[in-house]
Amino acid sequence: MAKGVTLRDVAALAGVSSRTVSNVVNGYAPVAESTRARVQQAVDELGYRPNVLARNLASGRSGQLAVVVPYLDTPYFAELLQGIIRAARVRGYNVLIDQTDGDAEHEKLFLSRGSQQLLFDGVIFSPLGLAQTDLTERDASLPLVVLGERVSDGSFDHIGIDDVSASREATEHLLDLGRRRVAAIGDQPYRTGEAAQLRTRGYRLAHERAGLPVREEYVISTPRFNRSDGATAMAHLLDLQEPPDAVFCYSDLVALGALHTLAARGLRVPEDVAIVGYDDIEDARYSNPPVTTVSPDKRMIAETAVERLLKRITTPTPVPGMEIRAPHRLIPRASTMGPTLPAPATGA
Amino acid sequence: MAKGVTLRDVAALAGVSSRTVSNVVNGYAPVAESTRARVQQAVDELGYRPNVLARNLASGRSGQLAVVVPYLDTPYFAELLQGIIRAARVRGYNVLIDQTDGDAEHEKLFLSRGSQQLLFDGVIFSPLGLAQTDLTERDASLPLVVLGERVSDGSFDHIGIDDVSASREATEHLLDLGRRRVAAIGDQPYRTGEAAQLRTRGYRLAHERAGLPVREEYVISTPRFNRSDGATAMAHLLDLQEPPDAVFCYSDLVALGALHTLAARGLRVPEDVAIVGYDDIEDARYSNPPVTTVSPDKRMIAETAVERLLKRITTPTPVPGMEIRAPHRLIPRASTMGPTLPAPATGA
DNA sequence: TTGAAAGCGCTAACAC
DNA sequence: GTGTTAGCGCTTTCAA
Repeated sequence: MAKGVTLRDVAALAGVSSRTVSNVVNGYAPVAESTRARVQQAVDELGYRPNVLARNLASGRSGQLAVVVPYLDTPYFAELLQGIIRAARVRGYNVLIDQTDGDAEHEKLFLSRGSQQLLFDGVIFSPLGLAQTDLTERDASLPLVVLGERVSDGSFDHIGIDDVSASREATEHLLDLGRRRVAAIGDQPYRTGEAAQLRTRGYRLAHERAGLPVREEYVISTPRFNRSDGATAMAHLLDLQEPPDAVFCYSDLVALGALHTLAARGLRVPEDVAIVGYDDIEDARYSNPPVTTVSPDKRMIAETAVERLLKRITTPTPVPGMEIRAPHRLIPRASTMGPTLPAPATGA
Repeated sequence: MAKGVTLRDVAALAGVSSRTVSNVVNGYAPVAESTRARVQQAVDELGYRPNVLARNLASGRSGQLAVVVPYLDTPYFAELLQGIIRAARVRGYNVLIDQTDGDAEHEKLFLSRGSQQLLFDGVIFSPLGLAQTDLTERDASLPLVVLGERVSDGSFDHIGIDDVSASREATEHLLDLGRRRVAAIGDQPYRTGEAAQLRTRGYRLAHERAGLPVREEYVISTPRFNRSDGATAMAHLLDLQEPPDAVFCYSDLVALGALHTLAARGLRVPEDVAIVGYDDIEDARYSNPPVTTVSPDKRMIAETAVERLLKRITTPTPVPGMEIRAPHRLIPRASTMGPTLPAPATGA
């Protein structure tokens, strides 16, 4: 069926012009009911399928969205991506995946190169290495939605949760439980404006509000937000003269790594050290113990990102960039509350 | 720059025909060195970028591979995908992702629909719901590589590890440690020829070889290979009159779920119950305790899948379908060996 | 409401 | 080696 059936073939069979067939297929212009029926029958009879490539070339649209993430095997991104793919498919778009490995050059290249190639109509971008300026210097005609901890310059939309508040709440949770030696794992002092710094700010803010000092030796920097980063950092913290009795981890992966080290050292969670994570990935619901975490509304983020991007794509005039705050909430689990809790909460 | 710079523009500036420019850009036919230089200069000067869409339409190729997986947020697939994307990019291909949610209808649709649309040149497919027959009934002109537990009918390549042997080895590992009440979680009796059944076969084989009987009450079926499936199944096993002292789980996620239940019940791993998983996902390296697991060579699988698919795409004549066995190995960790082991092995 | 026809930008068969 | 040119299959402007 249908290897080489073209619009023209259908037109010939239906006795109309290809223009009319095109209209019927796309449901564009009004077509007389009788004509439509005749065309539709020809389409069915021949098993006609529009050639997407040709359509793209003629229309200048590709029907594809690109999603650029640093790492695909990071559960947080995988979960987000899943939502994005669903949302895009519902609206007739395919999703092209690009993985930058956090490399700034690659990220930059992508933003400048892709658009001219018409390979995708817009990009949902979750930058890691890229500095704020690079985003502004991109090809402005490329519809863009940015995820994570950026601030829009007005030429694109930005969706993220309120990192500072979320981090403050996470830290307060620990302080409220009576912990007084609360450490933080995941700071990245050399990346301005990024998640890490916002989270550190929230961590400090919680201490300020509680009238407690921050011990600088408790703020640990890590290259990434990995399990191994968490494991290493935790080991470092435990080797301090006065180890912490609680740790706020900047990702659930970091928390899982920390848990790993604690278990290896024979320490109990939360009795000896309480742990809070960030992202609410599934792993952290089933870990031992399950991890108290900051849960961003991933579904909302995915849906909104696609929705906003399509709006940009389909609106001919420039759309003003929006700052969108997705909701978040703290989910208390055994890593801070102890095993008194029942089965792990399902999260978002 | 370069919004509307076309081949023709370049040709005009360089004083050659578009044919020659095309040749230079694509490095096809031999071009005189002097001409090439002149053309290259014009390309640079104008900032010319080929329009991929037009190229695709003219050449009939899209330069895209589709990867179809059941679930993106399953770490195993995410890790595999990462390798596939890398391998594809190196060869100049983009990767389009499709997620079927294990729905057979959707999987089928994809195999029949996609190719005619020319949206992708070939598919790497990891089926779940699809029966063997559906694969054979597909559009035969679509280059296809299948991952997982299928058997090729000769019209596509199939890459997978030897599930039966791997499962046998995993079970033997448990038996060798002296465990005599070894259960299995993940059987799926109603899906013929799939992973689950092969793994059950390996599990039984190990018992046979050891001259031990299989207790049917120890073979637990689960709908998927999830954490929650593992958690539930483990709870069921523990409620038996005579609970097992070891469990072979058909995925690491299942193992993590089982671990979760064991921890909740206050049982020790491996003292009370030893656990073996399957897939070697990163989660299972950092869990508490780290999980002994069957590690498929994911990198090899990803590389080979892309390589074979491209061979199919670029070879005009039909390529005979190959059965490719990827290597695997059992990685012993604390969930069977106890905490005597050092830091978790890095795996593949 | 529908038809005719001009591209979209590139590739590749055919000729020189 | 290089130029000419006819498409790839669709969308869309312009007329009718």
